[in-house]
Amino acid sequence: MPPPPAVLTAAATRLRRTLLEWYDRAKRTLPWRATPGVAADPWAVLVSEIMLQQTTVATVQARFDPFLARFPTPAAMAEAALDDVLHAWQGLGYYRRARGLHACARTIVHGHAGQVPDESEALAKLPGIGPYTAAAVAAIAFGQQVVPVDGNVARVLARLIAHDRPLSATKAELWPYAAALAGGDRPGDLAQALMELGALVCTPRQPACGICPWAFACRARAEGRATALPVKVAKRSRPERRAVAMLIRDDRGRLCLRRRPEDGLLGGLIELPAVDPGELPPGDWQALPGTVRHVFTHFSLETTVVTGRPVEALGDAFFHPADRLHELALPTLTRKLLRHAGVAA
DNA sequence: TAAGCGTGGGG
DNA sequence: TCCCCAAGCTT
Repeated sequence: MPPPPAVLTAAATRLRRTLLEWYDRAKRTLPWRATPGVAADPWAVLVSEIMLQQTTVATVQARFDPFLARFPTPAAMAEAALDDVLHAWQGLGYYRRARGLHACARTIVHGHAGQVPDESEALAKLPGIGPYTAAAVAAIAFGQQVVPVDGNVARVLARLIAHDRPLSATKAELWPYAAALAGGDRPGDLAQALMELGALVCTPRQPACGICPWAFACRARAEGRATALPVKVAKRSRPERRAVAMLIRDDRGRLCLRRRPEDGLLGGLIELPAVDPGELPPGDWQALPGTVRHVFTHFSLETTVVTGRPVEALGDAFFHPADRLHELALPTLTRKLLRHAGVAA
């Protein structure tokens, strides 16, 4: 059994101080971080936190400023069509986040007078905002005394207390330990410092314990188990799937496309019509050489592209000018397929 | 509870 | 090339 949070409570002041000293020295400059001395923009913080869900800092760094410029306030996003938000979200993945953010903006405008709620409980009621994001926004944007637990923080805490069960099933148990660290006059920096520590020092594979500000208190370090913790759980296998995508042009050279269902994989995005192998509708088809591989979270897909035309028009498809693909929200897989077929996208 | 949900970068 | 994984949420 791990020690009770009381152990952390006793050391909380020193842990906070050493962590914040390290953070002030080592932190990265990131576009969503508020300038010291300037109040954070809650909407910007909210957008950054949604964008960062399961997405690397490097990816978000390149996308954050243009996205926020397009939707600078909740009102700006609330007035926009969902398609515009999906379009701006292209390539970021987990597209349900874009839907949730759009719904968030409308709820904020219509139910909160355009102001992002300042408490964790209210934030957590918004679509797409769970325990982590609610706590992160409350702390970073509003200075509330809450400590969000993301993957980084969970790993840091797991090592700190030598928590030796898989985080996938026990992450919730770490929240009281995080809460035991709360306090001081920089709650937002404390939250970001914990995550930064996990990202830069207390890393998954080769933790840099030699430069860690918490090495003095780390139980895993003391026990020589820093690299072995947290306990990893066996990964699910990733099945292999195949598909055939159809590149169809009409007499005016427009491309045949279709919109995916609102729910599920790549929900609401635009793609080339595709079928399972052997399910091509009657028509005059020519297979392009080679295949396109794309890896999703829970399966890998190998796609063959055929060009030609079906005998009967595809029911759920539409035609769109090939030189105006930039208007559409296309997932990365579709861009790969178009490029493979020599279509600029 | 566990599965579904994208993508790109690093070791 | 392959595997890991990244500031999670929803159902």
